[in-house]
Order: sequence, then C-alpha cells, then structure tokens
Amino acid sequence: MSNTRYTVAIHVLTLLAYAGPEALTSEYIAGSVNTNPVVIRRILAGLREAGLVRSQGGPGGGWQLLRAPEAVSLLEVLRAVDTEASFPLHATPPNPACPVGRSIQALLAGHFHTAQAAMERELARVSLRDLLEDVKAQPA
Amino acid sequence: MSNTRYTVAIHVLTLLAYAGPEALTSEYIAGSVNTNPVVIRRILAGLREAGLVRSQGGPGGGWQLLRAPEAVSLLEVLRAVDTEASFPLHATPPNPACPVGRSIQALLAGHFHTAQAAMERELARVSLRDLLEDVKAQPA
DNA sequence: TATTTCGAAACCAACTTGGTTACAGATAGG
DNA sequence: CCTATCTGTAACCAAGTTGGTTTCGAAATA
Repeated sequence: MSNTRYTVAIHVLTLLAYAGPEALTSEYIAGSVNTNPVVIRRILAGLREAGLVRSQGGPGGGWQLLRAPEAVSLLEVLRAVDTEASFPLHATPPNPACPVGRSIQALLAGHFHTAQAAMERELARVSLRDLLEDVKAQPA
Repeated sequence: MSNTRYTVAIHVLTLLAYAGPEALTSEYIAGSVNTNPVVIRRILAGLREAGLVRSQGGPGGGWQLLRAPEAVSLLEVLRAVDTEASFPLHATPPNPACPVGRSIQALLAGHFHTAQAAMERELARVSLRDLLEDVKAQPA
C-alpha cells in the first residue's frame, strides 16, 4: 500500500457524501482533489465495482454515492481499492534447505495477518459520516 | 511499505538468533534468504545503526545479534528498517478552497495514525524468541 | 603478507505511480 | 435527430522505487 489511491478514494467519497443526491462530474471532483479527471475516473471505477458509487454519462451526469454515509466504513473503502497485502514477503523464495528459510514465510504470514487485522478493526470503526461531520464542524 | 526489506530483516535476525554467538557472513546469510550478499549488507547496515547487530570484517568475521532474542520485538525491527508511513496522503495537496479538500488530510492523518498504532501494538507482542521457538518446533 | 570479510558507490532492468492525451460511446435536452 | 456534455478506456510518459549486480577499497585475521 504505497500509493495514494486509498486517500483519494476516501476524499472523493466524502465529497460525494457532502454533495448529497447531486451528481458530481469527475472534472469537478478533480478540482477538489487537485489532480486529473482521468485519475478520478480510474479510482471511482473501482469503487463502482464495489457497489459504493454509480456513474452516469451525458449532461447533468456524474457520480453519486449509493449508500448512506454512515453505512460506509474506511475498511470497506480499503477493501474496494485494495492494491494488496500490507507486508510483502520475500522477492525470491527463501532457501528450503535452511530451517529458518523453510518456515519463516508461514510464520510471518500469520503474524502479519494478526497485525493487519488489528489495523482493520480500527478502520472499520470510522464511517464516511464521521468524516463528514468533522468536515462540517470545521471553521469556515 | 511496499518492499520486502522488513521481511528479510526479520528473517536475517531470526537466523542470527538461531546461530547464537557465532558470526555469520553476508554470503552465508544470502544463501538462506536466497539473494545477493550486498542486499543483505544493505539491510544489516540499517539494523546496525539501530543497535540490533554488529559487524566485523576479516576472516572469521560476519554479523552477530547484539541483544537477547526475547528483547527484540517485530515492532522494533519495523522501526529499524522503517521506509515510512503506512498510508501516504495525496500526491498533490488538495484544493484549500473546498471544505472537504481543506480538512481531509488532517482528519485522515488522525485516523490512519490510530489504525497504525493498533497494528504496531500487535507487532510489539512478537519477539525474535517467539519466531525462533516456532522455527525449532518445526518438523525436520 | 595473503586471505577473508565488510563498506560503499555505481549501475541496471523491471515495475509502479500519477499524470496526460486522445477518442469512442452514451445520454440528456432542445 | 443533433449537439453539448459526460463517462470509458487505451496508450503513452517521466519520475521514482526496487532488488540485484559488479567493482573496488579498507580493515582485520592469522
């Protein structure tokens, strides 16, 4: 997870929640994120596959959130953009003739999974509504 | 954290713990990890700066663990190789004229920090000794 | 002194990343 | 049915990262 797509995805979804039922174009969204509309469409395409948003072409079209903001957790967004595992293992398989090399991957996979699960538990506790409320509570 | 250095570092430290007081050369270690000795030296150089290992040149030289295996947690190893933050924020700063763009980074930084702290708490619970015991408990 | 080992720099191919251009297709609305 | 406005997608790019490799100097041992 060494890319910014997760952050951008949360940003965009919060923006859609902020906009309510109104559809936002990728160009408008790109203006808030400060990037290119195609980048936004790429990320939103993944969120659409996950069932979080829908898109509509043509005039007046754009993107809308499909769920209530309180029903979308940061964990769900992570799963939707999930690039892959938190901790990659070896680039090339370790030497199976070595006792450590033989077993280290399975051992680490277990510990890494436990650590990641703890992280995900925290992300599951935060919803788009939480973010939305904090945004609205901001001083102008 | 999208590289394999953390995994390799834990592998190497476990190997050093397995070897006890005996010094292991980067070439021998590379044989277990199945990579190039220079790659091993690069990673061990960082662990030496963190005070976890020491190196010695010349014949009979190599690398040794400086601490008792039970006194080295996976969290400490992570900190020693730490490439950087878990969740990178935006590539370019969001639009400050947008209410969401203005506040999203600070909000996410907080939530990401909480999530990472939970992950680190789990990594802190596992020591090199735990790994060593599991390796030794392996069937031959 | 000869051998072994680390230290460090330089270089490389492969891959990822975010950004950009370009254009086809769909849709709403007059 | 035309036109302006959207999305969808492919293709391309520069920049950065990654793991690996070669090379050579320095230090240490015996």
